[in-house]
Amino acid sequence: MPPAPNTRIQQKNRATIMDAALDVFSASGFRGATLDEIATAAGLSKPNLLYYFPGKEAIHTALLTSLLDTWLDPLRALDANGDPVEELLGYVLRKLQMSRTYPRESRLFANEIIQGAPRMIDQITGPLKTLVDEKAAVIRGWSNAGKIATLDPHHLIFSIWATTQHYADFEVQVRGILRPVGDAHIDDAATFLLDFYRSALKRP
Amino acid sequence: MPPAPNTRIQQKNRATIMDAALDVFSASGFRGATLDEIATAAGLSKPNLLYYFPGKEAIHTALLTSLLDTWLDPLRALDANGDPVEELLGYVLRKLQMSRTYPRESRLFANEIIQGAPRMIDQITGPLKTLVDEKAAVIRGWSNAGKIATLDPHHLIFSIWATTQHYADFEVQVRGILRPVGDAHIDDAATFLLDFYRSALKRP
DNA sequence: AAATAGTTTGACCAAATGGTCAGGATGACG
DNA sequence: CGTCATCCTGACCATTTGGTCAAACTATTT
Repeated sequence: MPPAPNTRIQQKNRATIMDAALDVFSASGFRGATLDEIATAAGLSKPNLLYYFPGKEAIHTALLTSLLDTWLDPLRALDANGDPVEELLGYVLRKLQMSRTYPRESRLFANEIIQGAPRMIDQITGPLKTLVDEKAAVIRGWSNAGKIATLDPHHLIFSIWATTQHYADFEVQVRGILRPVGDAHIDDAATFLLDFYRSALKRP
Repeated sequence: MPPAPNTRIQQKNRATIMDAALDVFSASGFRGATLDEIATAAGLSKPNLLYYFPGKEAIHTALLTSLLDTWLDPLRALDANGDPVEELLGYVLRKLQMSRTYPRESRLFANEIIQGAPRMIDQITGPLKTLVDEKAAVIRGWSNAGKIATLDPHHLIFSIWATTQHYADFEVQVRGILRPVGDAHIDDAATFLLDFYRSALKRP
């Protein structure tokens, strides 16, 4: 029953709701989030919230689908015709930049996947797998051409996801241990990861 | 109100409850888990569950505290007097082994930390930070002695956590992309990570 | 076999939660 | 300005959930 029209009010409120929902879902997971919390965060009443979205599930789904594309852009940008090492290091940097700029989005996906990805499994086994397999083939080509070290491209991609998203998903742990001021530690992470991947990619 | 005695029935039922709770909490997070679910998984009635633990919070806390030590054992085992590269590669392998053997434990902690570690922040800023700082000093010593490459030891430890726990925490994603049979892909991960860390640690 | 200590349960409760609905308020527009 | 579509709300509802309690049941001890 979502209203058909797309007025200015609709656009504004939908955007407000999505942002509030991102806050709440990323902090508490799907089941842990409540409509009241989201409504309050959005500055709306609960019935008004449900005027714009048919239900909790719909808000969550809308968030996931609208953010997935953005989330995968850095991997899509990996250019088969670029310099292999620069392309991969660029990917690492872009992913790390995403963790810094969009930690809520990172945690939204992390929550969903840790809990079995009940609402995203099709995206994973479908478009995501296709994209990853495609880029893995590119990386394997670089390996075979002797342009980078020989290593399993899928696990390389996993390691890039893991090491970069760690700074968003496990932020409280990182902060608890490093006790950094502001964002400075992410620059250290960039330095570390670039050195790290550069020497791991160098062919022996 | 937990009963004082420690009969055989108590020991058995407490253990059963902890195991069931690990299942449920690791799959749904704290707020997503319900006492009914845990009770059913443990084969007990809800009031009976609450005969053994004073409440939901208490079960969760008992789990976290009883598992944290085990979880940190691999890092504690890092020996300042061993061969630096072998020690670090051994640590990677032990952590990866933990992800394979105890994925539920990994997800339990991951859920807790992603959602801001409300029940574990003291452990993180206290004992965990102390242990990490101590081992980071060991690694820095190895760097300074020219035995391994020069790199930030804290971020190295983070990268080991991230890359190894990824296979437990994001298991559905890994499986959705690799479509592996059984556990075989973890062996590939081991090969990849060992090569990877070996070449990253080699001093230039 | 009683008496006692320990274990289990059905029935129940208050609060929280996802969602509904009729009607009122507000904007857009001829 | 009047009318119609859009937007918003208070009151309400059914279900779920964490938790309680008195009573019943079962081991263990004497």
